[in-house]
Amino acid sequence: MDGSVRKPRGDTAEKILDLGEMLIQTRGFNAFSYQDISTALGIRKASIHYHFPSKSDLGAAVLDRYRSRLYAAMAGVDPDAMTSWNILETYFTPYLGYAKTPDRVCLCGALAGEFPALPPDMQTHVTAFFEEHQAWLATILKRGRGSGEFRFSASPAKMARLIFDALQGALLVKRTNGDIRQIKDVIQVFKAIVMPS
Amino acid sequence: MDGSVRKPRGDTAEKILDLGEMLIQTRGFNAFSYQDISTALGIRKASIHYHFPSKSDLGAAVLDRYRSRLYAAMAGVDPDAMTSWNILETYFTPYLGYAKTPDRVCLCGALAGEFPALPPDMQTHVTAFFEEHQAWLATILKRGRGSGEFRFSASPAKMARLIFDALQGALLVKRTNGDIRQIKDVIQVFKAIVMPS
DNA sequence: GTCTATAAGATGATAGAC
DNA sequence: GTCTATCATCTTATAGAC
Repeated sequence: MDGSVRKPRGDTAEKILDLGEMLIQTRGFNAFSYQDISTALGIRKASIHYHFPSKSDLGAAVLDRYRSRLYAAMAGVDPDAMTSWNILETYFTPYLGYAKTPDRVCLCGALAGEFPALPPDMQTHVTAFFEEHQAWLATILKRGRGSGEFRFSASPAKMARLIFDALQGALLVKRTNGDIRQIKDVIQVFKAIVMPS
Repeated sequence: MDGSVRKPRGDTAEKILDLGEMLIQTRGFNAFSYQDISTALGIRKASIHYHFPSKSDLGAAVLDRYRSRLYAAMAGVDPDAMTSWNILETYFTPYLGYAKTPDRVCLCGALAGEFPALPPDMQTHVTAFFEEHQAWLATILKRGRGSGEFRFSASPAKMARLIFDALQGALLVKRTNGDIRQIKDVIQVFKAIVMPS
């Protein structure tokens, strides 16, 4: 995304990142501790500090990896090999995957709830994540309308805001009621709006 | 809402609730402490514990008051004196109010980000809040369609999910980028969808 | 109803041995 | 790279004087 080469990480660091990501997604950044990771992985807190000196370092590293992974997925789609709606469906897949778990939401959606309490590095990541995802969605929507596949009168940027905000909100609300329709309905209705039959 | 009579509270308790509400909305539940309130109000931590023995009590009381206040606003609208769209606009007003502040979001939207880490009492409040607001929105949408003011093909419940999720998501995203269009665009696009000219 | 004082535990973090 | 040991600080919470 930013062109930087990402350093390979050892097994332990990777496991810490995996768990940190899950803990933020399920409980939030301020509600988990190094002790939680220590217990779950069977290593001492000092070992975690060796890999990630401060909690803010860990949080930023989790965000960096998360963004890279999703960005690679977005950049990997070949627009000419799929319909625009299929591209959107591919984009929705991870959200639906989280919705199938009892309590995982988008990493940045969870962090947005405590945004002003986050370390500056992490705030930057969250802001950039939202920006790049909405911009990408706008390009797909624009392309789909240009090809005649989609029909809507608002600007692609505004439609992108609507569906992105709705996806983020849907995951959060879904977690509080366990009803997967919270997100499925949103996708279904959005489809009917941009692809009227 | 639940028919219970709410006890009047003294000045100090009310100030604690006011500040607690603001702190949750701006920083989240796990990121503020009794010390924060103590400092801001110029009282000792023990005094806060006198009014709200545990932090979970305080959180539940904040939620109870917040829900009652918004519920009263919803119950206070006279459907026969306003257009359905004007009723929705009235409903959107507090969201737009928060969006005009630098870092306030919906109380329950903030809490949703750390939902599994919340005390059970608070979880119940958040779940009920989302449920009752979506149900209320559905009735307004149904009424508007029945009267011919609105036009949409999905069920009112699904349309309610879309706009509610989008509002919650919009507030959270808006806080990360400071751009009020994040929520204004959502409302504008939604209006164009349900009220095609 | 507010205070002082204090407790018991968790937190993020560091030093230094192995 | 992981450990033991330790730190200073913050956290929620309580007892008891005023």
